[in-house]
Amino acid sequence: MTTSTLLPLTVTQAAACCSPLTREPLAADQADDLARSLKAIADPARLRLVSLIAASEGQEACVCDLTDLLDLGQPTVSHHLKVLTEAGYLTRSKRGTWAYYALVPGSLDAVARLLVTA
Amino acid sequence: MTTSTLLPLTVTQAAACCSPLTREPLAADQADDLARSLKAIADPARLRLVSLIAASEGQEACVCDLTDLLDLGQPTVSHHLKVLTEAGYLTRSKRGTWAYYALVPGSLDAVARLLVTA
DNA sequence: TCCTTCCATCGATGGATGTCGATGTAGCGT
DNA sequence: ACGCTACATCGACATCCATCGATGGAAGGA
Repeated sequence: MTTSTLLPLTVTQAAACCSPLTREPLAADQADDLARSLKAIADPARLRLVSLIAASEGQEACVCDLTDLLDLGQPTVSHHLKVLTEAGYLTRSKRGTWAYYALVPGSLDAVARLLVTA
Repeated sequence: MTTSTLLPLTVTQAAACCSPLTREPLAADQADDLARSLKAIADPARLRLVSLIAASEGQEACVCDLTDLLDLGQPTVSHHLKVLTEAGYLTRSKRGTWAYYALVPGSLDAVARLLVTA
């Protein structure tokens, strides 16, 4: 699988590339990929979004619920959800008027596994 | 232990506060702390620095070695090391003319534990 | 058809951040 | 005392990014 470098990698793809941080020095391009994945969740609003979705039943929630809970405007919430989706942490499914975002199973574990001291 | 909120928390302190992301919704201040810890390593240069130090014997290295390996100027490397140290990932010990940075044991695991789907 | 609701996109803006050159400082050797 | 090396700090600059208001588009109800 030769994933095009033109498109940003998902978390799961980036995590498949290399062994944990502490095993051996990270190459420059590997560091770029991992940094992109980490930057996507290294934000208070996005952490709360992931947390809220993960704690919801079925591990999914619609935007209207999330906008009420976070103290942020609707465009801002929409922006954060897009970032998380493009990074591979969430998936979007539109049903009727509502857009439901769900957690990608294993995506958080994938990035966590790279940080842990193996 | 009432850690002053005036000073940024170390990774280990921030990790002691709360259960994994997916257990229950994250509070606003908890999200801020975790985001700060994640932002500190969510950078290609800093990831490589941590990786290089972790892979060194004794899990420590002096700045001169690191400056040669990364394609960055010495002030920039020094800046990144400061960020990592203030976040609680590294410790600094000066021996003679050289400054040695060492990995704080368990710091990476602490932040990884918060992301994993418990 | 019109209106309302839900959500995405756009453009602007203020603030954070990575990088560098220049400078300061501490330690060591001569 | 002088000079050299290793490292930190400072100031400046360019870029990135989080947030917002305004707007657009899609779906459903009256």
